[in-house]
Amino acid sequence: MTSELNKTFDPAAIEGRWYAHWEENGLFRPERPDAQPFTIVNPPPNVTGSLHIGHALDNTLQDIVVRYERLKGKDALWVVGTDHAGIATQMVVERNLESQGIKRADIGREAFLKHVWEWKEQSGGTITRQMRRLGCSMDWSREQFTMDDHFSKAVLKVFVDLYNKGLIYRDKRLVNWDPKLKTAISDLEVETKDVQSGFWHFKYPLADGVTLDDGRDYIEVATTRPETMLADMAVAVHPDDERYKSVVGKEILQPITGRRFRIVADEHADPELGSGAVKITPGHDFNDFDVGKRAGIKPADMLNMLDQHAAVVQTADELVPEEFLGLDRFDARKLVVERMKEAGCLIPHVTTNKDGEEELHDAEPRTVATPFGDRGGVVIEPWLTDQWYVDAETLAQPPMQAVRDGRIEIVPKSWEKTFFNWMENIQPWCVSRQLWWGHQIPAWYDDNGKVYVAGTEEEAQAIAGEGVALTRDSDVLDTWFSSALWPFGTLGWPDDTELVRKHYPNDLLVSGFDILFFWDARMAMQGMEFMGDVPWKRLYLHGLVRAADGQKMSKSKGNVVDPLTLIDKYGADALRFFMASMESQGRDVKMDEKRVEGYRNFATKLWNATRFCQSNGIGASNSVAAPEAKLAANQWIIGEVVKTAEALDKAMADLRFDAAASTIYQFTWATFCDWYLELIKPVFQGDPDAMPAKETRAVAGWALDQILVMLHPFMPFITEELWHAQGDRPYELILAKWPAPEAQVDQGAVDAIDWVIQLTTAIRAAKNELGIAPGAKLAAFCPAPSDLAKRVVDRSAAAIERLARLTPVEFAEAPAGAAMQITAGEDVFIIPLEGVIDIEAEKARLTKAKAASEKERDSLAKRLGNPKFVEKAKPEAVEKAQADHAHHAAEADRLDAALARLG
RNA sequence: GGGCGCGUAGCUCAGUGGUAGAGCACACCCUUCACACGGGUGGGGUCGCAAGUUCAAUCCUUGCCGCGCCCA
Repeated sequence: MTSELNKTFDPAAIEGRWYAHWEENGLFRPERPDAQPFTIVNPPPNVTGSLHIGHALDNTLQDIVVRYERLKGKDALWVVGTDHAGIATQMVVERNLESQGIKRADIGREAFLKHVWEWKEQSGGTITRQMRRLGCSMDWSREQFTMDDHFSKAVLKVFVDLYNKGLIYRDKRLVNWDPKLKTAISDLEVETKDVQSGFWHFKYPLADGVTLDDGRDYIEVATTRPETMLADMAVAVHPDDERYKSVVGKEILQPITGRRFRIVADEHADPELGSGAVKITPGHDFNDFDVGKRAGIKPADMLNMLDQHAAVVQTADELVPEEFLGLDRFDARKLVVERMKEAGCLIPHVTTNKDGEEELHDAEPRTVATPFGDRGGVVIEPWLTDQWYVDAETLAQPPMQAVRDGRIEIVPKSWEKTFFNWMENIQPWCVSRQLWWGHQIPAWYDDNGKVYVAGTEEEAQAIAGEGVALTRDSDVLDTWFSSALWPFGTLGWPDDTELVRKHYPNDLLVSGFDILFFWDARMAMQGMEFMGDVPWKRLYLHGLVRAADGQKMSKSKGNVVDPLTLIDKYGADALRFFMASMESQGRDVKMDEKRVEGYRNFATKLWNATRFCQSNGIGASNSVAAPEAKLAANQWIIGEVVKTAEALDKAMADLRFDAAASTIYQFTWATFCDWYLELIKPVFQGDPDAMPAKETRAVAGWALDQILVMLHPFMPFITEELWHAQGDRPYELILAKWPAPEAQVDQGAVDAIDWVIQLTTAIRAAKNELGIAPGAKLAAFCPAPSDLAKRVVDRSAAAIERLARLTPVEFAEAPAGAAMQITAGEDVFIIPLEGVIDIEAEKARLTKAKAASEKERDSLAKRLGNPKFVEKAKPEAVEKAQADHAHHAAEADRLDAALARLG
């Protein structure tokens, strides 16, 4: 029994209903204990986040794959959850509290964390609710959170184990310090941007009456960061720089601080740049840190002049003048320049204005590549602190090997180079964060600062010995440190669970290329280290979704497109289909709302095709295999289903989402709706209980079901709705069976229907060009029919009559008189149009067609006349050229004859 | 500076060593009993530029021009 459908398709009316049905009945992960597993873990969105268009793309692609594999009978598991987003979440909660006049520092760590958890309970589910609107079929029953107890257990174990293996260590190095958020961040969280700033040139006086060879008593140094001179510890010159050779090892007397320090030879100094001499501040610059170390300065002895807010503090040698203390770094810069100028040590930048006069400036204008924190948005300060580091270089080796030998396949392959380039040059990963929200580092210190790392305080105490007072490290771990464990931590590791055994390695990871280093690479490192195997067999990287004009979407530009608005307007199915259609490997997706609208129209088309079926008694099929068919149109559509399913499987195997979407789109609209439904319409004019109608109902119902199944991964809502509207079903569409037609393409049927299509198209085109009403019924004469023509006209007369709008075709000479001529295959049809036809128009039409055929014929003749072509080209190419040539030559002759008939 | 990618119809994009396709847009026709969120027909491209390889290049190679991203 079919249930009647409304005349118009309203996505909003069905989406919520079906989603709830699937979720409540556990259909996203049915019990399939014996089935082959298929596993994807979802990139956990930030718990503070809301769904943006990038999530829509990422999750749509994953859902398409998961639904496809589920339909293929696999035990498909799609793991979902959120990450705790240390910095972002702490910022949100802190802001909320501040609006109530509460300061984090005042209430203390424990109370603050209580607030965070409360916030998470109330507001942390926004994005997961929104993912449901997209139709994503994740296993919500096992929703994960990186701060869950079992996940935290995994995080701590990984930390302790890495420490015990020597792969995590504490070190005093320069870190990227965010003075706004007051925490260290990793290299990847720093965005370098060009800023208009200056290049200041200073005189650094030589101490002890030393002079350069040219007699000067100072060395010129230039800097983009004058304030750091309060912590200068050297001046470097290139070892081969003749200008300075005589002063290497001599000392500078710094004008502001009065500090004495050496001139060192170091290849870091570029003789071509500025004066060739550079000031060295090892405690506040990454390059200078290395120069300092090479010059024999230990990190512990490097001078620090900034506090955690990036305000000036006294250095260890107490040489920073009082007036600088407490100044913000940028104010300190101004004052340093001023004092140097007063001391006569600023070398002005000289320009000439338009009147030819010289003008003096403090600094030379310059574009400076400046580091900014990606979260806090302020300039990052290289700062000397003790932090925890992961030996990323060691962990990076096995993943690189896995990619090299194909255990991990990166799709598209072009990303491999980028992956290797980063992995080969990987730096120690700073994983400690000076935050409260996150996994607190399992390290304890005794009064002497000795560290004990263990899973619990008791274990740490046991290592330290009784009676030793221990204090826990107050820092937490980088959020990415925990999300790197996502492919196995979510499955229950470190416990030896059935899920871990069955679903690790995962089959596929889908992520944006922007988190290749942040997340993907780190998952690979931790997965190889702790599981001894790759986290996933394939890594699919997609691009960004851009605004219609190609710009990156951003809140500040105001060009953000909200996926939920698009869903409200066009339906989730249309948005999903858009995402799939646009996802060709290696290219960003440009937003095009017209196209989303087009796919909404596609959904409506399918809806109405189903209504048509229902009105003719075409309902649910009861077999996965194709029904028996004797009629050409039915044999043909079965063959088309076979071809479509094959093409779709191929596209899915290659992760070509665009090709997959296009395949099912073309089949549904062009093949099924435009031709098949039109071809079978005449059948329903006849006896509904006779064989033709019965067979056609069976085949049409089956073919429509195949569409619903094949389209379901892309458009889950409308297909599920129509699946049930078509009749009672033994199972939901989400758990249906992927097409297995158990039928072959029937070449005879293909030839026959192709012939009908050619005939129909030719007649329509001719009528259109001659200005004959499309509905006019015409007589057609075919004096010398081919065997194919005889067979098709015999079997499919009604379809031809209806589609081509011909009164029955007669295999006879046409009566004399004005007529138009068209061809189908090799068959010529004469269509008398006495009194109706404009002879000149028909002549013009035939002349144009003849010219086209002759052009093709001559071009092919020329190629075939080239002995080198016949000799060297592949035999197939020669054969094809010969056949095409014969066809066009014959066509030109036929048209010539037709023109002769018209006189 | 290094790496990657892109430049194909007005727009957004596929594509193949044998002279090009889709969707939208456009033009004309059709209120034919599933659908005007529809049906039919059609116009429109020197496949960025130049050289090379080849019987044959939009597709391969090199150079150039333009655009974008990542890393330093």
